[in-house]
Amino acid sequence: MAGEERFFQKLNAFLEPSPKELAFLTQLLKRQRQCAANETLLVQGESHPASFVLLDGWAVRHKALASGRRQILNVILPGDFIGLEAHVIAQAPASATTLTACTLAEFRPAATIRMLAEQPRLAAAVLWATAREEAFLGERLLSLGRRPAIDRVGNFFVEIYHRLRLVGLADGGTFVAPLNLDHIADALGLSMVHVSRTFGRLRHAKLLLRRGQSISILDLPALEKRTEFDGLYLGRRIPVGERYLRAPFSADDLKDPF
Amino acid sequence: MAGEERFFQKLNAFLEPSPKELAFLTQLLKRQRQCAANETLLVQGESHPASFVLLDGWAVRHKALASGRRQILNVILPGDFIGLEAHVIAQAPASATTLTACTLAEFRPAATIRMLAEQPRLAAAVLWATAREEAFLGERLLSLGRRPAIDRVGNFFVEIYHRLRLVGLADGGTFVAPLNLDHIADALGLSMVHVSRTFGRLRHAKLLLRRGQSISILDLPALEKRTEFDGLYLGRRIPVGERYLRAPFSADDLKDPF
DNA sequence: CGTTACCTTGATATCGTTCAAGTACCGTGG
DNA sequence: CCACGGTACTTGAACGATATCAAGGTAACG
Repeated sequence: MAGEERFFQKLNAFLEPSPKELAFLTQLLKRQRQCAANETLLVQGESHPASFVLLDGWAVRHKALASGRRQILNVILPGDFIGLEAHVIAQAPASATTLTACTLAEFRPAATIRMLAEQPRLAAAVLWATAREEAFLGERLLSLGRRPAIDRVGNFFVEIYHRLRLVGLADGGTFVAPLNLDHIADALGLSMVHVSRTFGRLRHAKLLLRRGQSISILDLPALEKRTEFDGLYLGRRIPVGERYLRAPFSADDLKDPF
Repeated sequence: MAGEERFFQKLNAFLEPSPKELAFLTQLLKRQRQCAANETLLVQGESHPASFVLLDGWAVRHKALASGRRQILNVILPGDFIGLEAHVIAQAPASATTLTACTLAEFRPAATIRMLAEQPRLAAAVLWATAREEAFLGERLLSLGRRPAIDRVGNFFVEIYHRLRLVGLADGGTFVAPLNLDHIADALGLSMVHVSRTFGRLRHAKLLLRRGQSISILDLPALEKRTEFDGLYLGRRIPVGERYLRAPFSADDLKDPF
């Protein structure tokens, strides 16, 4: 139950569902399933039979090379979709694996098709979620290409902090991140050893502290400034209580939209 | 005209438009505009008033840091959307700039809203295009994080080659890429100097040859294998003449989709 | 024919990797 | 209660891939 709230909480930053939409989404979340840590949900290149909403727990999407080297593309947090592209792409472009025990809602690609056909505002919401994810990837790409290790690590955890806060899982700068150094290294294109040293430097600079799985952002403004964190894509600019999309689509928009 | 063909050629890998859909898309492409090389279409963080279809020419999406360092997120080729997320996101997550003189079709965000409301199969096509782009970003992320310079460059041009081929702009392994070393460096997270040396090594290995803006892939199979290129997301697995989506949505899919 | 954009090459510097050894902690079985 | 082994992390030393700095080359263009 708590997991579903997370999903709606995130969605709510974009749109307030109508009763009909709510009913549809409730159906979408009906088939729930628990799974353990380190379970494989999707394998890169293999068929892509289902999509998920992550309701509780952490997961990652990742790609591997034949050499065994691995890149984590993004972290999946409660409220996020996993493999939403199933209905338009036959093979999964990346693998997905749980990091912790998770609660997942599973639905067939046909559900997405039906949503497109019958729930245009939810289709817009899906596009929003997708655009958000693409913005994460773009920001990460900037990190890997052009930021030094210390900024990569800093920016990464600032992003996660804000994402967790949006779904009520972090506040006051401290949160639990079930990532070990290997995960962080694979997410940031670094070696585990160097990530370890980098945490040392962040601690020394009184910016960020990691103790086990507990991350404390010691100086959020300084860290955001240093790493040029731009939370634009997080919807932070939308005033509380307002949403980007209003119900229903306005007649003006539809008259001569081109 | 030729430019529009490119758009339909790409779309056709996913779906064959019905007459009604064709009419809608024709409307979408109606407001065309020429623009010069090095023109700015979108600025990261600023408002996002329009979306485009690139009909002719090359462009890039990129993000910059205060230090002046820059990351090119992806290359935009004829047939691709630019800033399709305008209707769901207020600020552009990245800048977009033309590399050559371009022909663009421009449309307002409301057109996307209308498409979602009235053309569900086109909405699916948009999701497909978006998923494809996300797959590009994921592959690039893998490159920047875990591939050595020579594989980054190789994989990059193999991807571009296949994308150009899909819209009829490359064949036989040779094509024109209006990218200078700085662009390539910024796309791959390398320095210009190192990219230059890397082309030397690729030439020496008889894999790839760059002469001015002309790129010749000398040994495509070898390069694909070496760089572990997986064209899954390019739709190559879809048999010619077949498409992923059939018209219309099947009744079976809609009956009990969850 | 000088200027500019683009590229190449060499020398040196640096950030991050790899290898290797060691520590801390935790759960398990004796 | 302790020995044991495993996982996760840390630290040092050497190495390597790529960056930076600097100089020079070529071709296009006014």
